[in-house]
Amino acid sequence: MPELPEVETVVRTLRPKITGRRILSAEFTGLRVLIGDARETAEALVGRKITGVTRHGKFIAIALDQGFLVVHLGMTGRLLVDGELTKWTHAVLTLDQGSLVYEDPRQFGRIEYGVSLPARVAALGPEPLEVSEGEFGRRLKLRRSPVKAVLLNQSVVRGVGNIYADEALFRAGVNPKRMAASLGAERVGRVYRAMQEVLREAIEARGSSISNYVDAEGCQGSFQTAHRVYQRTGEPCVNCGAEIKRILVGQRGTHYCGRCQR
DNA sequence: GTTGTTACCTGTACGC
DNA sequence: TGCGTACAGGTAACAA
Repeated sequence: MPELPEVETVVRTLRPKITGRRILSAEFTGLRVLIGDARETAEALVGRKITGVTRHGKFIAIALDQGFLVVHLGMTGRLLVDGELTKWTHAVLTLDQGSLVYEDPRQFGRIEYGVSLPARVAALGPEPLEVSEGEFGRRLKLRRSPVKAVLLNQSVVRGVGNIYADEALFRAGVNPKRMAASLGAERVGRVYRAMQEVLREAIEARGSSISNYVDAEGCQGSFQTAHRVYQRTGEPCVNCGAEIKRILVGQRGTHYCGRCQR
């Protein structure tokens, strides 16, 4: 499931391969994934030149000489350069050199073309690797929800998903059920540093390959071997040996150590 | 405005 | 082997 490190890896592998390429044709078959009319979108894309690829939280923005093609990978989306066509291929862009293929079995992903970035991308919170500790703390102070749910809220910070929220809170030693607004400055600082640390390490490892995640070249990440709590229910805590628990916080599976995380 | 709940969707794991 | 069921989760829409 692609979160910030996985999307960053896709963008980094995609950027040198498609920047400068021109779109010769565009075909959309997965009408659930595409926001907008398939024929109109294809007509708008044909002839456009790709000028850059950037990441906004978990959104990928493919900048064109006119407008943007914005892609969200959802749970199982894959954006592949010269990817093979499968039963779950929803979009194919034929470029003047190679192709760009979008496939997504669960169809939770979204593709949208517009002359500017869509409002929901503009409404996202700051990047967790760029926000200051003070600003991060101020944003947490405004929220009367469990800190785990707040980290997942993309309008607070953009890009943190279930894996990295659990891993960051474990490293910070903070219980995921704690109310965000009730955290003191010391705990906020620990969450802030742990969030940045785990995201940086995961980017370095090219993300976590859970489910079917691969980057734009079809390569898997390796950070899943470094997970300390995520999907380790019942296993011993790497710090204290207590059993890792799984609970629901905000309807999301949440993994934590009840002894280390207070 | 904020918070909580639900639907969307299919592959996988599990029990019988 | 085959079937039914539970589960995974990011976002948007909706209700409170």
